[in-house]
Amino acid sequence: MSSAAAAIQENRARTEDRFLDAAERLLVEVGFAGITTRRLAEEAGANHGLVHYYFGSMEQLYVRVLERFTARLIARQRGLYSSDIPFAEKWRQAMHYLVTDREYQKVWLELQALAWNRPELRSRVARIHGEWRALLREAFGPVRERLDLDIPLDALVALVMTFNEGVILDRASGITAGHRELRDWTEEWLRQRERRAKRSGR
Amino acid sequence: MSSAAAAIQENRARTEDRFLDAAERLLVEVGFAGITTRRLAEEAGANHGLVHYYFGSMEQLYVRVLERFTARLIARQRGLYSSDIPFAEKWRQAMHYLVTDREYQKVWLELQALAWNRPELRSRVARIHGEWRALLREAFGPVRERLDLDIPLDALVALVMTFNEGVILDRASGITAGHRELRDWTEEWLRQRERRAKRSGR
DNA sequence: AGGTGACTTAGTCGAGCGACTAAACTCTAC
DNA sequence: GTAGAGTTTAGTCGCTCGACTAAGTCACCT
Repeated sequence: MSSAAAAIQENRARTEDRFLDAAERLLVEVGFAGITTRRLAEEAGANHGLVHYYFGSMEQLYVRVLERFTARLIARQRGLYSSDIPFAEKWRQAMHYLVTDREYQKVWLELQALAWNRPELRSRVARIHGEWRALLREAFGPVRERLDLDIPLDALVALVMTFNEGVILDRASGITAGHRELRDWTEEWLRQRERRAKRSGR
Repeated sequence: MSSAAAAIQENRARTEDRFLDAAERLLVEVGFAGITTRRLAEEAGANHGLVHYYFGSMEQLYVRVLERFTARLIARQRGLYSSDIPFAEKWRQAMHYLVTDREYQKVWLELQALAWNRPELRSRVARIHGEWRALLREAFGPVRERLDLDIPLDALVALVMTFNEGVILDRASGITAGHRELRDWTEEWLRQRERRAKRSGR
């Protein structure tokens, strides 16, 4: 591809990202139901005709927003759980995100709400969820062995995923009761299990 | 109040319920963002002018739908956890609802999504959530003592609530992986703890 | 029989929506 | 300097929306 053509594609990608970034900000601010072509264009600092020019339709724009966001979500999860640090440190970092990352969580929830009533987007969410689960199975398999946890791996991963999602759902409604206690307890529990595993030579 | 006036109020309540029932069905079928005055009236088998006549505005109708639904939710939770049966049976029933009650859960999630961007509705959701938590503290306090669980009550209740919500959120996207394993494990774990508590005379 | 209030219908209205486009602008290549 | 492709603007269009209402119906009370 010529450098001119590459520059064209780069410029196009940059403009598309401006719209996608704007869409994420609006997801946080007003939710998916409050986004219109005009409001989006205003937030992106461009003309509303460009939404059709670059994305074809609002539905297509939603598809792109979901794809881009979920790719980042999986990359972040992968960066978190596949790193070379001790598992307890990974857990502490995951728990920190869980009780602090409000805007990120709002985007994710609004996208899921958007997807509930759109089969194509639901499939994407389900697929991403499957990738996340595979990541956690890889991360928790060895931990379950080492700490001698008496719970099937599928149940353990489902528990970790679902309580994480429950905390995110709570926070979207301004609910934080019990979250810190839960986080502190998981960290302390993990610490004790690690200590016990060390003593028994695992 | 005269019997004529009572009949009027009863008729009014009946008509309001027709609209509120219709709204819940549409929450399941198309989600909150897909509900309009005309679609709602059609689903209720009435004229769309009645939405304004009975509720004043769509926003007021949403308030009523949320109030009615959350009152039923708390009543059902109360009926479940405050009954006189053994705790393990309560738990089994709660878990059964969790993996079967699809439409009920869809209504609840759509209402929460509706509430995320409306302060008045968010407050109602947060309040309902507080009532649910208080119910679970009452139910789990004695269980925690009896089974000698090494977890603070607030953390335990938060864990139970958040994983329940996480399962509901998953199911809205068609995700059920790990749910049965998790349910089975919780029931088996509870059975073993109950047995152990019995042996040590608690 | 008539008055009154509750209820319902069949609209109307202004606003905003998504989709789309003609025209203009910009940049690059020749 | 011009042609062409990409980009952007400033709209337009038909449609649907929520809010609202005039007019009609019904039931009850006097």
